Amino acid sequence: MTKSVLVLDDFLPYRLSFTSNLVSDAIASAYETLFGLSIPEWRLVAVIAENNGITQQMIGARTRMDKVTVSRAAIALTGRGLLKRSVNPADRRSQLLVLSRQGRELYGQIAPKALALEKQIFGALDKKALAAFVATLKRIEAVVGTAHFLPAAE
Amino acid sequence: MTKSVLVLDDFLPYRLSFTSNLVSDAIASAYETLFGLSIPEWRLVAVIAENNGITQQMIGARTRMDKVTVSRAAIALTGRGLLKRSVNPADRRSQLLVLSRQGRELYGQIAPKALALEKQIFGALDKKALAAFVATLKRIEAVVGTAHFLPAAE
DNA sequence: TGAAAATAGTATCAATTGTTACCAGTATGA
DNA sequence: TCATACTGGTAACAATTGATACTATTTTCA
Repeated sequence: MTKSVLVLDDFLPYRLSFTSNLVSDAIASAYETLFGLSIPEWRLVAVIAENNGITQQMIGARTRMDKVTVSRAAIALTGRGLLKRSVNPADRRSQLLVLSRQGRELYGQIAPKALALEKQIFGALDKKALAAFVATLKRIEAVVGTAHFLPAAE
Repeated sequence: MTKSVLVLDDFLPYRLSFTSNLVSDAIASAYETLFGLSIPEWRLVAVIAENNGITQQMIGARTRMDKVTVSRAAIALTGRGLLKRSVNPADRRSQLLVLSRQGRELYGQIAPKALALEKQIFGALDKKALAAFVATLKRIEAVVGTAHFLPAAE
């Protein structure tokens, strides 16, 4: 029987968040200095590059970003001429997002840098460990995504 | 040769942050509803329970929380009577933090809940996968902690 | 149809978080 | 020992983030 003592360093949610923040901070500051993009902004660029003509709503669903966050990022990117928005003829409340030529160019610069950064951070791990790691992340997502964690009042 | 295309869903820093946020949100809302504690506050409680008489500065170093965050959490906990602070005789700028009786009682309630929550989330994974997962997290920390990621201007 | 409910997106406001400036105390070393 | 530089902690401020309210449009169904 294992001792039921809580040690913060061994507490998995803490470990996970600690590591994740470490990585996010490193990446965020790299993007900020290299391209002047915040993380939400760079995520929009990436998602739109993959899915031309996507709507903000869909981006929010896909990335779990708040719709306000998405809206602000979209406005900022449009203001910088990286993004073009046109009314969605199928639903005039929403708009279709497309990268402008400049946006595509920027993306062309970002993508390899992002991959290089990823390699710098994760490249040291061997393929099997990495695959297992990703699989575990997905399993966690599945559990957390479906369950809820508030024990009925007691 | 692998195709060098960036797919957001396959981009590890993104996956990691996505999953971590999912878990953090679930945990944060559980603590908030059960005990009225924010994540920083609950971390302080945990760290102080483990290290009686620790200083804020040390907590910051250990958890990578900003010293202002630590300060606020400490003030809030003290205000709620969960924490006692006494001047550090060895260095009168700093204070030694100790849980009050109520604080220890609360911790006594929190700790098992936290472990239960952890089990709910990670219990589905088998031990080996879990150990590998933690090992990978630590390797990532080591890499990110030491390297810096801003390619010299180019 | 057309009135009521729902949705995409934005603006406004509130809360959280980080930055900077500061104060009290400590260490250094001329 | 006293001037200078440094550190722990907090206060005041700025920026970021999230919650709420609102507008324009679409969907539903009586």
